[in-house]
Amino acid sequence: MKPSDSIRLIIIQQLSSIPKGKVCTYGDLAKLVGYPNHARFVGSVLRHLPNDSRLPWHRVINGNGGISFTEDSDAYKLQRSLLEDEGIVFVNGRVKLAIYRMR
DNA sequence: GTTGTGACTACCA
DNA sequence: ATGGTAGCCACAA
Repeated sequence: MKPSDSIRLIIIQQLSSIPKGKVCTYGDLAKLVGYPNHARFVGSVLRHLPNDSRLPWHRVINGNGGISFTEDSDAYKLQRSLLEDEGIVFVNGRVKLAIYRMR
C-alpha cells in the first residue's frame, strides 16, 4: 500500500463528512486531512471515483467558489443541479457566500 | 530517470 | 475585474 493510498482514504473519509447543503474547496479539503498543497491531488482522487460512488463529490468546489468544469460540460451542469437541489444558490457562477463553506 | 498533465492556488501586472 | 505566471505534487507514459 503506497502512502498516497492512505491519503486517498482520508480524503474520501473527510469528503463523506461534508454535510448536505455545505461545500468545501479542494485546497481546504486537502488541508483538513493534513496535506496542504495537495489541492490538485484531491481533484485527481475525485476524478477516479467510480460513477456509482455515493460520495458527495459535488460538494467540492474551487477556491473561487465555482465549479471546476467548463460551463458547457455535462459535468458542470450535473454538479450544479445537484448543489441547487441541496439548496445551494449560485450567483454569477459562484456559490453564494452565505451558504458557502463548512467548519 | 524525465516529461507532460491536471475536477488547484496564490501572486502580480 | 482579468489574464499570465509560477508554485504545487502525484501520476501516467
